[in-house]
Amino acid sequence: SQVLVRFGLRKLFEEQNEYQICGESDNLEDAERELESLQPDFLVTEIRIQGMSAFRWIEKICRRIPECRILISTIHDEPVFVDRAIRSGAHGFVSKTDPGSAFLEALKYLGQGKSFISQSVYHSMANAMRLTPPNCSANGNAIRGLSKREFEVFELIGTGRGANEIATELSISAKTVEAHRQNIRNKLGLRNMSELICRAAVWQGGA
Amino acid sequence: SQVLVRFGLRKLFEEQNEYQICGESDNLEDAERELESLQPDFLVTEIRIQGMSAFRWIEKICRRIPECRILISTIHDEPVFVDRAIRSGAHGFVSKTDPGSAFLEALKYLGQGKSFISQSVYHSMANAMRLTPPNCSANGNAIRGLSKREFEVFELIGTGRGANEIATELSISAKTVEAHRQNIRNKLGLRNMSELICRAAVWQGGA
DNA sequence: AGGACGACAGGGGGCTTCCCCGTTTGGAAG
DNA sequence: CTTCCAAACGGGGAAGCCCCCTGTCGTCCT
Repeated sequence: SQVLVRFGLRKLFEEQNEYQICGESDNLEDAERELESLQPDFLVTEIRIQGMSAFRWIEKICRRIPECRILISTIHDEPVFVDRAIRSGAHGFVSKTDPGSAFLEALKYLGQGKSFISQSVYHSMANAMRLTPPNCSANGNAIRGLSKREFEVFELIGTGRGANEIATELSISAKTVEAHRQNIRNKLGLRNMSELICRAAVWQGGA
Repeated sequence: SQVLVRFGLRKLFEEQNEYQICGESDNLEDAERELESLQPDFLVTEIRIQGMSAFRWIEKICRRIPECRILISTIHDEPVFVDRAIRSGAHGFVSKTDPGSAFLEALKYLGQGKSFISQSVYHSMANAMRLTPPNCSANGNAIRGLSKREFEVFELIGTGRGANEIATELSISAKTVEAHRQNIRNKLGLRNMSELICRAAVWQGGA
């Protein structure tokens, strides 16, 4: 999917006469095959991929082709994403809302062995980290701030699972799950389960 | 958002030397202002816009600038979308998963006063219409099949509203909303509210 | 030690879910 | 015109879930 985005990136990079686009694909299998055979210097990829956790995929690629610099492009500016992606081995992070120049700049930095996080991603990270007054319910987007466990619960909520199902999955009491959910709701400033489920579902991009 | 998509489209159209891009914007207000002042022959727009129902927006634009041919681009291949958009006054429909050529072809048709629906959108419509056996719960994506009222409820569910809120909004009994929700769940083959909310939230792309 | 916080879990009131049931309306088929 | 069906509407009731409260235990920090 997102053929146009790829088209845009291709045009963008071709204009530079500095990078060669050696491969392009719209699914995991092809991508991995091409990565293996072409051994590129850079990989530019969407963070939300069909089929498996993008983070685990990044880790895999990092292990297999360590010299490949990975630039993540995403619609999700959520800082947790950045954290996780970087920890998984990604080298740069650019939002899809960024102009093309951000991509070029990112590649420049990555080429020099540096990391790069785009201005707008920085910005939204800063926003999220700017200490929101405790009990501030008007808090916009701060999925960062969720504890590890809370985040796990949050992810499961986004898959359409109910409290009991989540409890089973995590081998804890349903009551605990409820407690986690409430903590999450408080942290995100959500008023009820419906809103929480929506947020969780949208956040993980509709898998 | 989706700056890259716009970049891609711009490049695409510029390459043709046949169309002039007279304006471009990433929000409703600017878009309307530009439309009023520039009176373009074509409008290419995403179907999911911040702030209001895209369908109502299309209707508005059609009334204001009737000679403007409207091409919708979307990630949602759901046939309901196509139906509604066309009925709202859109002239063409292209999926974001289509190659750029589909956009060019679409504009060609629209320029001749014809309508255009891309191959892939046709395809997914056909898939959805291929009569799924009644009571087939393993049914994939058939938001088509929802009645008008059910669809309204479905949309409201996707905004995080609870049954009572929806009831108030539509000025009907909460019981009726519940009934509608259950009918929706049956038609979409969803097991519980959590899944329904997820589906609804994801479907409308996270507004 | 004290404080803060995350992970865990129970209790209980009240609202929601979910499956039953029925009425009314409007359109399509006979 | 009658028959039929589906959509829209709504009620009842048992089971379950939501939501707020409270509490314990362990860890990390100072």
